[in-house]
Amino acid sequence: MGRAPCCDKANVKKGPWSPEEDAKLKAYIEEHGTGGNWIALPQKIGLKRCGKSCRLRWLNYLRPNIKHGGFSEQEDQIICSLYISIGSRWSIIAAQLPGRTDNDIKNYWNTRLKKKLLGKRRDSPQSRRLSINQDTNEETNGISPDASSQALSTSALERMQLHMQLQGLYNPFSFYNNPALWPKFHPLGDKVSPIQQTDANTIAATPVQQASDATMIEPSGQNLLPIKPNMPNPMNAYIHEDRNTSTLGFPSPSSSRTTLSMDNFNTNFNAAAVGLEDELHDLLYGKNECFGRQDKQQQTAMECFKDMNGEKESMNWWATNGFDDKSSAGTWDFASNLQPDLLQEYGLGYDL
DNA sequence: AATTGCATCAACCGCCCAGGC
DNA sequence: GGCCTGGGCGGTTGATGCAAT
Repeated sequence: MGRAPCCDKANVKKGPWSPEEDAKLKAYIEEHGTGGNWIALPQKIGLKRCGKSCRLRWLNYLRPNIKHGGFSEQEDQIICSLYISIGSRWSIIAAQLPGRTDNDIKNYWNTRLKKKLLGKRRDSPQSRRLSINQDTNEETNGISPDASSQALSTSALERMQLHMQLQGLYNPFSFYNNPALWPKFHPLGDKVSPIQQTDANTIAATPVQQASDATMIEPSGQNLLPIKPNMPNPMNAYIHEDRNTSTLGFPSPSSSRTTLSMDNFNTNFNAAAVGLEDELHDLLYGKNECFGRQDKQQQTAMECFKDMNGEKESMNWWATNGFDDKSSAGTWDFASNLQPDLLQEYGLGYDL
């Protein structure tokens, strides 16, 4: 048979933790550890709390070296980079930010960072046509928000918006700025078939991609930063999906298994990281701040990503997040780990 | 001063997965 | 192989505080 029930839900206390409860829990764990069993822990120390609640309290609040609030500029960028690439995998994102908890990052993203990024373009007519305004339920590209939300998850939509912002910020030919391209890519237009049936390795450059190779002309006459043709996606090899269905609700492609060598991944990742980080910084803090802070910014970004690619830390990271290569002889199974919605996003403008 | 609306964040809920039985 | 549980995770809720009216 299985194990004993988790806890007696009728007799557990809910709501905010008192200082006494905190002290009990902290003292016990600091002395004895969790004992590998959160469920039994509250009974041992006389707390009328669910084991899961104890675990959450410890991890999010009582654990040593926890930082609250005051997110730095570079933390913002790391969060954004990772969110765009892997979505709301808060535990993975938190693993890259020492002292931060997944709950903290999740709250920070939902309450501030998301608005900071998505709000940038909301006022423009073009963005209004394409953006999904979840607060007001306003029409989106002539299609009801209800229908849109059925086709794409919130997370995928947000990430798509962010992608389009990054891609289209300085690019009048991009998908984002080119209504002629919208129906083809609209989630309701052709939401699955090209992706489901296409090998991850054979997705060709889209018209958007080709257009983005052209020299950029800024219609508004603003100063231009040089667009980065074929802006690589630093995370295209970073994507890991270990669930059977994507956020779109479609099964992940399981045929056509493609492998990606770690050497190639590291090279692509490092090269692309700088580009994406710069673009993100432009979005978050404005173009002007680019000048004079670029060296530091790039260094920061590279340090972050270097950690992932480096030695000891990176191996922990890879192992923790499913990239352990024990079973794949130093390669990462690209196709079997890739989400269709991510494929769709990256198929819009980036090389795969 | 009272009311309303908004922002923040700690905590809970429900689901999934790995592993014990 | 199937059932059950603990651990972990992401999404959501509700309490609280602050700002605007």
